[in-house]
Amino acid sequence: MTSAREIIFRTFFESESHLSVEELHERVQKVDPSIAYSTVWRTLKLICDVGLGEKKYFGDGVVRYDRVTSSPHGHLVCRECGSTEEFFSPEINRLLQDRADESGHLPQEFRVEVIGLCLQCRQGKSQEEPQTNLRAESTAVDDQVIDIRRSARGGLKS
Amino acid sequence: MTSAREIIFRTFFESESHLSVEELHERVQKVDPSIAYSTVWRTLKLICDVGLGEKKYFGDGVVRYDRVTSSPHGHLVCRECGSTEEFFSPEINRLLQDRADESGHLPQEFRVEVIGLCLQCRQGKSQEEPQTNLRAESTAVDDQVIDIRRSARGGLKS
DNA sequence: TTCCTTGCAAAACATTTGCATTTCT
DNA sequence: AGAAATGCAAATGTTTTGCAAGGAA
Repeated sequence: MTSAREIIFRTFFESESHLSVEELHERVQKVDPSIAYSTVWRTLKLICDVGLGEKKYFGDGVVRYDRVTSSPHGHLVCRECGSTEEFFSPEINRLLQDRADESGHLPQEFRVEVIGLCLQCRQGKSQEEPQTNLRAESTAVDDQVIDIRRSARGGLKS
Repeated sequence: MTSAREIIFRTFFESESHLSVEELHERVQKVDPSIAYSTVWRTLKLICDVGLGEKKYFGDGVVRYDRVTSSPHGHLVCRECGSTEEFFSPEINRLLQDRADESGHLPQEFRVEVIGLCLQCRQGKSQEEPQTNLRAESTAVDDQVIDIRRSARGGLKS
């Protein structure tokens, strides 16, 4: 265990989650500017290898790292400002586990992400959003939907 | 509409989903070897722009493209062999929509992925799998778990 | 001393883009 | 002809790795 590692570990675990290598590197450098990007990257890899962290791909072309928390959770990600909010849903986890069981699949990791616009960004740009696609795609589902508000509103992808 | 586009469109929509640009390019080249990778890439982008396809990130560093189906779905992805199985769950969609509503988030896309080992690959390499991590991490959740088999088994990440 | 960790620089890779040329309409 | 699409090659932007130097045990 070297000082570089200690600083990286500490910074990683004391930060909110979803940091990219670059973001973590920036923070680490505020403590010790001599620590290289590659060291941060390798330490992050180490953290994941031992199971204390895991990679996340929110789809913006950058790999992010989450600390592994005591319980699985999903994310609400904002396309506009990049903010993320975590949420915990035992129901979803159970449903996913059930579905995996059904296929004999052994789940090692769940990824549950809702990508869209956060409240703040919604208000900024109200109508012009490409919500049209979503509505159009959900048409086929409408028939089997009972609670329109919940299942059809916004239409769901993926 | 050019012949290249027609071939790419046709190949894309006639294939199973989750193809990477490279995979689609390979298939397209079997029909017309003169079609370039960049054309495939640009056409895929076009398909997504008009709402007939969407990007998927399974976390292996490659962007994949799904055709947009009539209803949102999730994936069971195998780390080992890369196979993917789609599944449809209105319950999960509803739960996600509800959760987004709660935060005033406007969902534009859902990503629900279960990464792990498929039945075939499980059987191949039975005990040595890093299932330990998962179990360990789920400890904190155990208290609130009623149905051990469902919620705790395997432990859930993310 | 011996092994592991760092920094630096460069290699790998996948994704995008610029531009001259070709193909549609 | 004029606009749009294509191929090729190169630019981007990240993630990874090789290797010599530095630090821990």
